[in-house]
Amino acid sequence: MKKKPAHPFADEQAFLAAYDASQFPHPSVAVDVVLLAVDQGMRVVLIQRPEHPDRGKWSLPGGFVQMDESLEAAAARVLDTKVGVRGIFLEQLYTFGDPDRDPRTRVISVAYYALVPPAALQNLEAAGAALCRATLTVEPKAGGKVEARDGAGKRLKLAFDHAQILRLAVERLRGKLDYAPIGFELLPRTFTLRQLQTIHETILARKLNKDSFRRRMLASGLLKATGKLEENVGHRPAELYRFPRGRRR
Amino acid sequence: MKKKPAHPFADEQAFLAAYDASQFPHPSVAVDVVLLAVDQGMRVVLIQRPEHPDRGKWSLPGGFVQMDESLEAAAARVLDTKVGVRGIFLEQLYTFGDPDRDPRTRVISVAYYALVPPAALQNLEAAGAALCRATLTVEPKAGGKVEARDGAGKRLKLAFDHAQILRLAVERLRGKLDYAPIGFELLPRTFTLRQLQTIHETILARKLNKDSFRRRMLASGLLKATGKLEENVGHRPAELYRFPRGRRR
DNA sequence: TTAATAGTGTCTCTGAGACACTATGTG
DNA sequence: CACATAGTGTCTCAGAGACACTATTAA
Repeated sequence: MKKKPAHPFADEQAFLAAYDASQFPHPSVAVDVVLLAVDQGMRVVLIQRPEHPDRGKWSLPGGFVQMDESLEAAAARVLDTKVGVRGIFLEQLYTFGDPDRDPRTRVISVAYYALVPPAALQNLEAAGAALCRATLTVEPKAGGKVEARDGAGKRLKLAFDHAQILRLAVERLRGKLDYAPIGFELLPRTFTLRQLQTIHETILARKLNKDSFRRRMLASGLLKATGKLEENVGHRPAELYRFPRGRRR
Repeated sequence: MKKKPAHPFADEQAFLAAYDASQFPHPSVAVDVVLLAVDQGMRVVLIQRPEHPDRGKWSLPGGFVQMDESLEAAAARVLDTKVGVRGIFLEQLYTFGDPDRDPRTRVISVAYYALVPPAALQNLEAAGAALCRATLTVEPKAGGKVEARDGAGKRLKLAFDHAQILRLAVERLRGKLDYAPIGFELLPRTFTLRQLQTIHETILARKLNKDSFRRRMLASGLLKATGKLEENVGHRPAELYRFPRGRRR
């Protein structure tokens, strides 16, 4: 433990001088958004980089933060203009700021993650070749391998530190699943308990106990039974539930 | 749900042009550090602002991120130069970026929180009048009231959005306590189970069950008994434990 | 000896997993 | 009808709270 310096505010002048925004070089500040959906597997939206560096590799939708918009507004704008989705669940993930994470200049990136029901990404691949709804696999243990594959199963190379961002997004989601009503953001307005359980199992990359899952969800008080049943399923239909709190959609 | 725009990369040119770091105005990027210790209560280090705006109010130790240092390095540098502590537990908290959180210019602040044993802040008040080891109270429920008081119990006014940062730091700490070995960062090298429990109770602002706490901690496998006992305590002395994993101090 | 806290043993309660059984759609 | 999954009832097991009891130090 270092002793306290004799003059703790020796650098106060330098500190205050720096408030003149034009006087010192400033880093660029960007947002990158991990846009996730879950159907058969975990899906993430990626964009193929058209230019160097990392040309041809795949990156998260991102953009620079404008001077008059909040970080969350920047992330929402990126989702709207680059992917065409809006009004969805969006939450800050982590801020990445290694000095050389981008080879061109200092770029500090505030990463967000966003959740959508699978239907929201339906016509993505039809619309732009450079947009891709990739399948994401992250090993269950922390720090595990991250892989993104296209529809044909071909592994996609990720630009910059975006593999790290993807891993952190999945780990955060896994952690939140236990105590936050996250699964609902990934489902249509009404859904069965089986659908909800499949979402949880896909995110956690492991099977869950059916009885326990049902009890826990019903006891949470977050689900409201609609009285309606699913149809055309080839077996006894399950009851449809909905999430009564205000959805953003 | 908005339809995907016909030309999703209409703004790609603007996006790429912005990579010229000097071409557009950039925000300032700062770090602010919530430096916490726990003894009788929860303590936080604050600095009285010598200049407008918010002159006389109390703020977190902070500073601007230099172009060649990582965010965590900036936070560690601030702790070293402004408070005189180094080599302690430090973790990113959240990034605050409202356009008008600082009235002078656009400042995006990456907040960190740091944990120290109380002894590390011992000669703080003697050293500088503008440095203060304040007592922090945050209501147990999320979004509750945040208060910082000086040694005399006088309430301190907090600058900018620093009350919000303090609240988030305490809430994060409360959340992590359940599953991360956080308490050890706040204790000396050897400690009793009673001391550890008091730390947890202070952070959570509620009493914990003694038996259950002992069982849980011993079962976690994170504590190693030293075989030594505390001394001069006026009652049966408790065994001293240590945390065998590598400490940063 | 007394005060005060450390530490142990055991009972109960609650929630998760396991499993058996019944219910009810489609083909 | 068979098949497949929905949904219920109940047993067991593990962890948390509660509480009684013993242990050990300083004053």
